Amino acid sequence: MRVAGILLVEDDPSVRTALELALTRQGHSVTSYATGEEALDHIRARRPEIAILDVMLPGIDGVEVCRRIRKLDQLPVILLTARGDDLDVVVGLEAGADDYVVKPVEPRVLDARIRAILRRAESATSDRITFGDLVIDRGALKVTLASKEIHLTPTELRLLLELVRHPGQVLNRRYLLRVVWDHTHVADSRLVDACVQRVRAKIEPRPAEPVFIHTVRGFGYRFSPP
Amino acid sequence: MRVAGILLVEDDPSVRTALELALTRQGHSVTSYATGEEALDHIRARRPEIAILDVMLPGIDGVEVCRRIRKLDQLPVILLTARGDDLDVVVGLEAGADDYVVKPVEPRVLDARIRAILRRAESATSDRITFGDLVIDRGALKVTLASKEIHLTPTELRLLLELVRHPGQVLNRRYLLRVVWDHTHVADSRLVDACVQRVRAKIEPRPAEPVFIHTVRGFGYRFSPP
DNA sequence: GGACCGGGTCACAGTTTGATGACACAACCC
DNA sequence: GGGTTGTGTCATCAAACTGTGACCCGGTCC
Repeated sequence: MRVAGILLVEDDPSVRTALELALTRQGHSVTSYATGEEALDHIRARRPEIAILDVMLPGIDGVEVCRRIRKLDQLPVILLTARGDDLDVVVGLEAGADDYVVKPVEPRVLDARIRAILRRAESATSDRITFGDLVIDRGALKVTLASKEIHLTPTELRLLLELVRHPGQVLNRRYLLRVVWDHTHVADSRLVDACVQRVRAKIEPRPAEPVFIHTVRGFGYRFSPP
Repeated sequence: MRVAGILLVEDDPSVRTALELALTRQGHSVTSYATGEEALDHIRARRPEIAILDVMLPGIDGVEVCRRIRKLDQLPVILLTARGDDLDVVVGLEAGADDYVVKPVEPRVLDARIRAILRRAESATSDRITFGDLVIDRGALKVTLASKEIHLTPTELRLLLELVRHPGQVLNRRYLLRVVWDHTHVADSRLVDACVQRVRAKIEPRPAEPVFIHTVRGFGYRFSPP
């Protein structure tokens, strides 16, 4: 079961302990603070996976804490409020929050929302990813195209997985050489190119006009779904 | 302004048209269907950026549509329901939905939630800066002007990135030669000018009156948003 | 006005880059 | 051993890129 490090900020002690207890029961590990200042002070050290912030806080309010977290980090944030006023929801989400939950909240619901957000945040690391016809199973190390299994050699597979790990990002040859091969190789070689060619020959319907692995001249290669 | 291609599935015609109108007013482009089957049939062709699904649908219900979408794709999903029962929320979110909204929903709220989800979905994979119509994605090394992709050559791109790294600052030719080119070049040449020229030709609507890259006579060039 | 200066514009040839296919060699499996 | 597979290297080719220099133009300074 997925267990998250949760940063909880809530000034009302009874609500705080109740939530902490409920979330802990769901299997999460919770660190809680009564004020935004404390939370911000410790956020770097604790490296939580998600923050749950009460909006009404003494001192800096939750929305402002959210804004400051956003400046620091990609950390997912759920805002918690007693008010259900629409305007607040808009302001909160515009501040960069990922969700907005109105108190009192059923623990199972909060837990489901936490998981939904974390699932999205980590979908980049889940076992199986689908890009149109192409399915890459990182657990089973299998690649299928239009339900037909494709055989990739170990090096080809490592290369493809590395590209897929950063969808949409351009990865340069030096980086790929370092990560996919051992760094013992000369920086200047057509090795990466040759391997990309081989992968393309296997997964691209028309290797001459690649749909998945794109060449970015002068920089490297980019995997992006069609 | 961020504009999304939204796939809307809602069987009640009056709710559907109302939502479609409201979302269109917010600047989104909406395609709507009355049933999940239709939506699933067209999802590949339309390539929406986000799906909004009513839970109560004739035939396949919204939660099931959501599950099937998840199998296909990384597409973000918002479930829409008239029921506020906690159990439904949990089931929906477990099916892989990114958010769960209870009808009737204030259009601004729905819009804010859409934007929050899209922001997360895209911030996970890219690192982009926007200057009006001009979007520069430093991770994907892609430049778009009014949503149309612009092809820049390696040197042009390096030059633009360098200018953009210091918005509002004047960078002189010697500096640009050193950073963008290797320092092996003679300081006196039309090299930088020519390259700026080429970039302008591609990204400036009217290259003769540049909006992005300004010439500062006697000093160099300055990138500043319009 | 005329010289001068800094920058804009353009075409092109030489260079760079990546695609491609062949090949050699090592590892592995019968 | 003999075949098979995987992988690094190389030569070759076409396409893309880019530095250069000639020329132009508008301001500026005597």
